[in-house]
Amino acid sequence: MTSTPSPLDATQLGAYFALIEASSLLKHAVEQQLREAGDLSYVQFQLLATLGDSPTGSRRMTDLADGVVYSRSGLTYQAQTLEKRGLVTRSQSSDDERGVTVTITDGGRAVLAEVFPGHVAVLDDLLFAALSRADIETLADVLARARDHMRQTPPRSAQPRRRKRTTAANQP
Amino acid sequence: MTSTPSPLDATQLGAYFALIEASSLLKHAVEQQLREAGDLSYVQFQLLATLGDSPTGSRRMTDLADGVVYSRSGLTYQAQTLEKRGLVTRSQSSDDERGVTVTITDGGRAVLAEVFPGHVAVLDDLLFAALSRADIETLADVLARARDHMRQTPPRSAQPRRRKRTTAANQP
DNA sequence: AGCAAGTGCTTCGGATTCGAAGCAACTGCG
DNA sequence: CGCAGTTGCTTCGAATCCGAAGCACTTGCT
Repeated sequence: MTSTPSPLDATQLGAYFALIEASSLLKHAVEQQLREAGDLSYVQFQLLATLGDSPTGSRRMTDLADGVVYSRSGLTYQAQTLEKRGLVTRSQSSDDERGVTVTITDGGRAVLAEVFPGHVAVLDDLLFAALSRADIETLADVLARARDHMRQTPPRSAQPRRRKRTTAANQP
Repeated sequence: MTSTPSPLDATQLGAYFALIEASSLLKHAVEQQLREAGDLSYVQFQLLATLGDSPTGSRRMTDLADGVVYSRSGLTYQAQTLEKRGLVTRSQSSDDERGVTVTITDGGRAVLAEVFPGHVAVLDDLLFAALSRADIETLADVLARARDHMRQTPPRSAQPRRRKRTTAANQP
């Protein structure tokens, strides 16, 4: 199992740590703002934002979960919570009897709008303030590439059940 | 409070989303590896790694918490857990009677060593595979800058108690 | 058509998380 | 010196999170 993976050099380590650290710091700061401005957790905000972004204002549960990188059961919990608050509705998908479609309500959009300016302000102050235009462009480009690559790996929802094919890391 | 914060442009939004998404995906992948390889959660790994990185192998609780961007109470919990497993020890700081110094044990170092190769492998496969040398260097540079800027804001441990001074953004 | 495997979501139980409150030691200022 | 305010950590209670197991519908294969 210990197949001598090339040890990371200093730059790689730096990139990795900086990525984790920066995202953690940002997430926490944003989380506080969201809590105060609209009593939303970060995930809840992500869910509403994802839905709001959709042309129809709705998505299937699994797609939502994969989109925000969340467990299915966790999403069920959050969907219930948001539904109780009247920010989303849940309904059976028309084509698939099992599927549940989550839709953002006007109330949900209102909260989103309520919270958004402050959200942007935090981003400006914390993330973008220290970066040049070019930095931001590069960041967007590089991270998008990394993300796309990671998305190729089967998402959250596919792993657990069955492991019919080869299991893990491997190349003959 | 709605001070018309400049709306983000597409690039900024892209950078932000990519950052959050990429870090989430990476974190989850790493988490699975850590769980399998050494039954460690991500935070636990971060804590051990931080301690292992220290010349003395030890740190004070608050510094640890701020280092990994964690709540104090959460750290207390994790420190207990790690102590039970014999991966760290806790002792009173010599200079400050209240302070607690956490130190990594040989067992802790062993687990770290056990887990590290696989950890690196995941990083290679998921994060670095899609990026060029130059990409990685840029990423390290830009994110380090962002992180350092965010670190200027008082850390986790300073916020909660008292708000004796002005509340938010400000410089006299 | 009919059954076995697969997929979508929820429920369940337990682990982890956080902020607020509490306790103890430290500090500074009268 | 002595006490009010701070600071370091833990305890407490409640919220959130996840994976495993369960249930219901769908699909593929014969």
